[in-house]
Amino acid sequence: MPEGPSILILRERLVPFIGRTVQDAAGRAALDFGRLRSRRLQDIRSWGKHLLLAFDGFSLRIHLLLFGSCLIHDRKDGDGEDTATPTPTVSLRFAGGGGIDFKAASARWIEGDLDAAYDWSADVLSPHWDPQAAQAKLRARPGELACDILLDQSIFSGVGNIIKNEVLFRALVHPLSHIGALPDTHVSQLVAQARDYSFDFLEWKRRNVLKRHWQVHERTTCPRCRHALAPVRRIGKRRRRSFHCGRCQRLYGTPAPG
DNA sequence: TAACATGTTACGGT
DNA sequence: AACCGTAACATGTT
Repeated sequence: MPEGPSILILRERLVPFIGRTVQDAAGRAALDFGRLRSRRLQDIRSWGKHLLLAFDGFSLRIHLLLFGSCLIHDRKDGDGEDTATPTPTVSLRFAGGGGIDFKAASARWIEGDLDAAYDWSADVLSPHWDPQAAQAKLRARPGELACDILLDQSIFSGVGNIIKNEVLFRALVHPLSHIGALPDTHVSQLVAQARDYSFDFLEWKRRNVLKRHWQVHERTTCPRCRHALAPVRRIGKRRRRSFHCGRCQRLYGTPAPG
């Protein structure tokens, strides 16, 4: 589930619940669930990997982290006799039937207006995405590595490890490149591809054909030069798996010692 | 089937 | 104080 496009798809599946009233809420999250009772779900939005259920004056922020999932019960489903399964992080039941269970998620309140809490221009899938602002943020952090900065949610909200690997390949930038050593053309390539690939991801995920379109992620051969990809390693300060071609993806700047 | 992964946060140590 | 590394969390897939 977890990268930005998957959250956008999840949001769409949940749209039918907008306007309905929460009858009961429970779960293992340390939240005052009573706050949700009898409240009307006013809107559902997303910001990158954050799913935002908006109520009057506050919102419930759901983050599926690495393993999270969402189970939707429609009106005709029984009230869920899932006795064997563990308690969801958040379980919502709506008046008139149906509900939503979030499992293995992070849940917290966002107080007040979501527009005050979130910078929508940082969301790569948002109509408010601002590539100029993203480029300026990159230029302000010349010491960062390309593989780390693409995962920075304050710059590329919604980008996860799969998107990171594919974007670096499309831009022909080695993951260990230093941002400060990248030519302008490549900085703008990274920014442009972060959005473009995210929309491709979205479309392929919708059609259930995402994996077959991966160029480097979980692959062993470079589709461009036909040589073997670099051995899979965890690199950068985030220690995430990197799939890249050592020949096609150019290294800018001196690699860190070690 | 055991191992691993599309992620973030909290914490202790320096 | 700011930064670093590691642990902790928990489910679905192969």
